[in-house]
Amino acid sequence: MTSTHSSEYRQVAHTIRERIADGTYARGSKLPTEDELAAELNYNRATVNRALRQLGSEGLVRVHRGKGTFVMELPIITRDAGNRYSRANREHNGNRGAFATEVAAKTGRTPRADVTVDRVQPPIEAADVLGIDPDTVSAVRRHRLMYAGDIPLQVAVSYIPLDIAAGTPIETPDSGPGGIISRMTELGHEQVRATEDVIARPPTDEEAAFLRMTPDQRVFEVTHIGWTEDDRAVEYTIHVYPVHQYVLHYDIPMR
Amino acid sequence: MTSTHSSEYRQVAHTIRERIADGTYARGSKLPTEDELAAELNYNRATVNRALRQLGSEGLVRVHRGKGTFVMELPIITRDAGNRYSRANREHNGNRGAFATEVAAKTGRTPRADVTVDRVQPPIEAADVLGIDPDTVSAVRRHRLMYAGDIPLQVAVSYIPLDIAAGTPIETPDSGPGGIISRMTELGHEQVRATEDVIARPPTDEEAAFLRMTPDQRVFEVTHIGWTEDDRAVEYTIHVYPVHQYVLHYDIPMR
DNA sequence: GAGTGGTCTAGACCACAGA
DNA sequence: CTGTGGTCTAGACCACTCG
Repeated sequence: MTSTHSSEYRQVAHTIRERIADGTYARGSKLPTEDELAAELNYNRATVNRALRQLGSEGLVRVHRGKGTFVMELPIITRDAGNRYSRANREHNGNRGAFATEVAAKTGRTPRADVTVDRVQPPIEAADVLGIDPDTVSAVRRHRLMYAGDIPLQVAVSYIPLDIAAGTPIETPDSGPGGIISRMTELGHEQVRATEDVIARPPTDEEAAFLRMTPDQRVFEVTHIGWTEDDRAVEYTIHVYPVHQYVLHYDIPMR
Repeated sequence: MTSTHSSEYRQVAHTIRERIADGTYARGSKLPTEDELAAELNYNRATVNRALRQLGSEGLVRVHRGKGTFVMELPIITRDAGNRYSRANREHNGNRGAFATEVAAKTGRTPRADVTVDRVQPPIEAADVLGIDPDTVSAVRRHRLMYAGDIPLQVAVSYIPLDIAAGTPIETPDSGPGGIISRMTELGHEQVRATEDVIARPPTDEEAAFLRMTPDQRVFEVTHIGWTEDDRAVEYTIHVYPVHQYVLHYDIPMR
């Protein structure tokens, strides 16, 4: 009912959206081919293609070249920034934490992460915030690819000053119970607050490939910075999530 | 350097992006027409059109049918959820608050809001949270359209239980210094914390019209709920922002 | 009316998936 | 090899802007 008489591809998209909503096209099922839809609805295939691209960009359908177009099942994942970083949740059930718990609950799959750790020259933004040198190898980088079963869910890259992390468990892929935040506390760099900046942007080619996204879709880029009592930034992490699968949840104290 | 040999429209987009970055096409200036670009770059106009649509969806250019395509100037606005709701900032400089201050600083224009207030049947989601009846007129709705000068920046719709707001300044468009949060405190409903859920989605037709967006772009939808000491939700607000103009900033206490 | 973008069509060719 | 989607081209028509 929202549609005025806009362009034809929008009408096609609307029609398909309705058919998905009313169950004509069931969750997970394959849509008719573009040729079939074009014939049935009396439009050119290019028009149908554009409509499907629009729906794909919203995450409602997924298009596989050579196979067909499928209605997505959308287990929306809530990323709770509060729980995520409370000590209780961090040290809960091994190293898994709130993210893994949420993923397991919502998708029924096993959370998993591929972690690689190395020492690098930090990007300028990270170096600025962390107060380290962007021109020398002054940071430990932890690169994480996270999955639910075999479904990629998130990319995260963390930078930690080398003078804090060198030779510690932070430089090992499995950083142990409570993760690197707990390790940093043990090392005398307790994080007492964090800041996060959220934007939405198209995925890079690498992100699109890993997260199985199209250039039309969007990711949340969450820049997370961990701060100590004396206002030193000790962790700089960028999280990347496909927007159509996530809700970001924040708790805000008002006094 | 990110581009592999992807499709041609992506290459065209890449070329134009570079020209904007290196100043060949200055901020605010008009791009060559699609016909000119097609001729120069040796592609069909449809291909150039698709490239420009891509750039438009990212907020890098703005297309005006009949006039041309223009490089956007992007004063990115930081919406600070922490400062926004701290009492000090709320009661600062009249009713304007952090949002207005930020807008004024970043755009050099005068912040302005069109406010309409009425009593309505609340949408189900709001009614659930607020603990009121979705089938009767049980809420005051405050609908706000906000601008910087004549540039539309944000849509916000708030629902407040009628039993709190009836006959109070909350039902007047100008709710006075500190806004409705201060009014609610005076009425014995002090908000002590808030929660926010963030998603990114395409704009509705109405939002697209007001915010001057295309269906390819995205908005942040921030669902903001204000809670009192005894965990009653007393305010349910949905904020809508064009994603390409905003950074959402959060402060997260970790202990 | 001329300039400019939005979209549609018809036809073509390519790339990937799967039997 | 066939089915299916991704994209490009050429041409056309429409809608909005501005003189």
